[in-house]
Amino acid sequence: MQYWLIKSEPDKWSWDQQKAKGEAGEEWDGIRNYQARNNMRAMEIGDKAFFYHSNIGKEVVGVVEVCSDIHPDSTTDDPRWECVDFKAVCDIPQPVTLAQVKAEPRLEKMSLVTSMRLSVQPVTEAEWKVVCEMGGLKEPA
DNA sequence: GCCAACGTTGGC
DNA sequence: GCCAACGTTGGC
Repeated sequence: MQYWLIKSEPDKWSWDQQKAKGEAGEEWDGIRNYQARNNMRAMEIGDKAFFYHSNIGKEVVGVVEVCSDIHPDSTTDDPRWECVDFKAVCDIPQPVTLAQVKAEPRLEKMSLVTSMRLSVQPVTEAEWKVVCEMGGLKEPA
């Protein structure tokens, strides 16, 4: 079981839209970056990920779960691009902002800080717990 | 809206 | 295989 963080501009695909998909989940398409794709290839069904709003909000707003194996990205014919599906698990009661993450010494090595532009990133178990705690989740999701 | 950071593309 | 040009991301 591994942890991840996925980014979305709420203008394009918001947490509310993700939640509206419910158990069916939604294909995480549109990723056109090798490192991000490689991270998705490493995912397994049941892995958890933070849902981060970039640009507007700049905060971790929810938790999602991987609910499909890697498969071709339906928005392109280019066989290089693959993706997985995610379904919403729960809200973060108090969204954790980028500023808070940057201000927290335990998160200084988090990819969100060090690899700002990577849109699908790994999160360590230690980082996962810290963010859950900051977000007001009693039990790490 | 600007611009810095960084990934990708393409000419050589 | 190098590197300049270009496009995109994303914080501010």
